[in-house]
Amino acid sequence: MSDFPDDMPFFGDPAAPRAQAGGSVAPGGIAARAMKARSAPNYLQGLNPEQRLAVETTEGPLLVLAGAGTGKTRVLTTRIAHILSLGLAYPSQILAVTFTNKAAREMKERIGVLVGGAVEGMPWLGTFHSIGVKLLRRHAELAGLKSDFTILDTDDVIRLIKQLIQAEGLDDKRWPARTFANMIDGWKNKGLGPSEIPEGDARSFANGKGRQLYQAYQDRLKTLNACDFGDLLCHPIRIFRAHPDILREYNARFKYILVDEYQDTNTAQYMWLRLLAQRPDNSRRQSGSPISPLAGEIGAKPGRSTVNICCVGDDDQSIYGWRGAEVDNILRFEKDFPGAAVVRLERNYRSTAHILGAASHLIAHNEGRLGKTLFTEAPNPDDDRVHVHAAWDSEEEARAVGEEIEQAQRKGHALNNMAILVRASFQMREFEDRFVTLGLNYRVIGGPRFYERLEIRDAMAYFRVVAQGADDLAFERIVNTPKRGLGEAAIRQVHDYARARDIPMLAAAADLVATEELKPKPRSALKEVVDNFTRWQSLLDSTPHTELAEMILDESGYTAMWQNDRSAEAPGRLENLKELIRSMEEYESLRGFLEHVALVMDAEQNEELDAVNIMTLHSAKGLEFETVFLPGWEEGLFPHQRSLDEGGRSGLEEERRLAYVGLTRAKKNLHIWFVSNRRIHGLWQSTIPSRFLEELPEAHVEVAETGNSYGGYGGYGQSRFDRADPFQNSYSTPGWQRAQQNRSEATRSNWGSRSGANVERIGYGEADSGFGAGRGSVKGRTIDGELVAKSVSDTPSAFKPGDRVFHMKFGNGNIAAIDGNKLTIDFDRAGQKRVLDSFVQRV
DNA sequence: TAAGCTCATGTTTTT
DNA sequence: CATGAGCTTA
Repeated sequence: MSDFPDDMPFFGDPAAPRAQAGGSVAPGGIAARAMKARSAPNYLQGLNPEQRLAVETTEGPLLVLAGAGTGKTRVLTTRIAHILSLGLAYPSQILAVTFTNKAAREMKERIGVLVGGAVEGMPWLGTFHSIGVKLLRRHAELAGLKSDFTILDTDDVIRLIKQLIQAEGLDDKRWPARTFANMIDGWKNKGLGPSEIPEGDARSFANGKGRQLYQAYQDRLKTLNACDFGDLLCHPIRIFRAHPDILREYNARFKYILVDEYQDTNTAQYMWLRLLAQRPDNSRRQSGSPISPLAGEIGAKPGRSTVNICCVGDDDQSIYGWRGAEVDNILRFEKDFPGAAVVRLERNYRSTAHILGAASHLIAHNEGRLGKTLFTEAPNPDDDRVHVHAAWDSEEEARAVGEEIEQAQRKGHALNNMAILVRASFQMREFEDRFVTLGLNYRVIGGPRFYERLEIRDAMAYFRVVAQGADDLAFERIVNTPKRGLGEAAIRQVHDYARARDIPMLAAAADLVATEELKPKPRSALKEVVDNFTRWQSLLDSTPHTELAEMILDESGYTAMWQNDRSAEAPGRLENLKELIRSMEEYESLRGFLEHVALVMDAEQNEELDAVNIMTLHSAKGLEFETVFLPGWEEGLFPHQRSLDEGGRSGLEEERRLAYVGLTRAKKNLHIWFVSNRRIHGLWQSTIPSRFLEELPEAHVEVAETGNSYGGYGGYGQSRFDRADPFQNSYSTPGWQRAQQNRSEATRSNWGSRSGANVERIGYGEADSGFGAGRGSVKGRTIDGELVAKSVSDTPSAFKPGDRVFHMKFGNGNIAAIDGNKLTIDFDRAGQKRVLDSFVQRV
């Protein structure tokens, strides 16, 4: 098609990229053997046979099941290099999709190493969303947008929906915008438009107004010349369906399609891929049919022209089901693409045999897997087993992990090679606190983002209005920031005028300031705003964008606003604004920069610094570290209660996959921790070791002896597993048995319903005795010689107001009030606190 | 208009 | 507990 300026030849005869004959290369077939016989180019050297098969099977559909650490990225990048060097396609004829920018960036770099500058000619290598934007900008008018449309982030979306909910006269507290934003997101993940959502869904929000609101939202987006993340996929899908001629152009263009992390694709992404993977012979089957998902949009029948699509993934690492990913997509691949070749990569180059053994045994507890078993070719008898540690509470956990890190550091291990992977981000804090105390460098990955800061968002809002005058959300954000005396009333007037005429607010403001509608003061203030934007917009194409950006921030008074601010954060904010301008230099234009920010929300981390990495298990996917710490393996936290409540069995399986991801991040050393007490929402609760611990195979695990800290599991004997029955590993230490017993008790009493009423709590005695047996607990039950208090909220409290009590953390105090099993106590030193009755005793 | 107060809320997270 | 949102008060 003529509007592709990017067709650049690579190797071989530029005029005629050769397409190999259709049909896949049967493993062991003549073609495959012939390929092997040929002397292998450099880039193929060092691939193992499976990898090489995956690289060289260029024709036809191919599913690569790549276990953790089996060289997935290498296969993907080498495959692209291979296609290019054989001249099977131009760089611009390869569609390569990833989920994250990080993955896209890495792939690009690694292809660059293999093929050099040719990678620059690959405009279709990127995330689903970035490729979606590219498609949509080309065909924006077919979706009712202009090609300079704005991409809204979650925050904008919520504000917009809130306005709509209020406009409907609904109570935005009863019907939170955030909830509806999530619903819309869910629908868009499934590729459903307002008219296609299930009736039940439509009814479940705002007294049956769900569908109407969704439609109103889409209409509003059109007026704003904007779209949300979901639209980046859904609009192209609609365009392809409604305009087969356009789709055919892309079908013809993309000679090779590669998809990374296929197990994470949602339904919309799946439909998108299927459309793009259509080939001439079967494109007839698709028409402008409504979204009746998944129904034979493709299907390369044997004997017809097949599609060269290669999906790489690992069903065992599917951890994004909660945001719409369909593991089923990968499980169904061979049905979707008949005649597909499947290559399994099971040879692991990352972890020790113990780590692999533990991970494999754990994941084997899941049903419905495609089934892979990782193995290593280099088992080493000296390797450490997976260590399981117990701690009294999360504070001790953080302290002990800190000690181990320092110890490793003394042995010469770099902090960069260590990571702490948590289930939930609140766990990070305790580690951060501890590391600050120790003076240990750490880095939080996936924390609060640069572009989400207030001052950055404000500045971006200015830029957005300049770049795209219809962006009302941005306009509203900064029209009175800094304060210009444009209060609610004035803004309301502009808003209503704009809505009534279906024009952008900036245009409405321009109209209004020419009339006598507004009071003199707001009128002149608004006039200045309008004039400013008009001027900045006129400079957009003639002024270097960084210069323009600085001009905007100065002339608007935004910079001055922070300069005059005497608060502690102000200097930091100014610094961030400077950083923002600096980072703009790397982009060609203001628009390019805005797009980058919309799609790549994160700023780069400082990798120079040697620091321990702290992140969630989710963000650890794809990474590897020499030493990995996995704290918080307790029921309710991991597996997370909410996954269990909402996802049932499949929720549990997803949690298990998450555990599997965690285990397989480690190359050499792996330490798992659980604590017996954790503070949740301010209350100390006793916890039970995660069921996943029991699912680890004894042969690869060692329960660490920890006699080092106060109140801990000091009296532990040598760690042992129950040899009698390897499948029902019961650890034979007292603490373990107690844990087991607690667990079965708890299960019987419906553990962890959200009420928190039947959470088991362990009572304890004086501060220095820690877990001392039987000392002064409230209502007790003896297990293994230790006293376990069970307190349930419907049991009347044994205390009365005015009682003098002792609490291990807060010391002595008097009871002020009682609420079920929760006591409000005025502590002598710590002030008033609410604690559970099982944590205090009378003095 | 901005600070101060009460109240509700509480996974994971990309784009 | 700790944060954020919304509301009240000076």
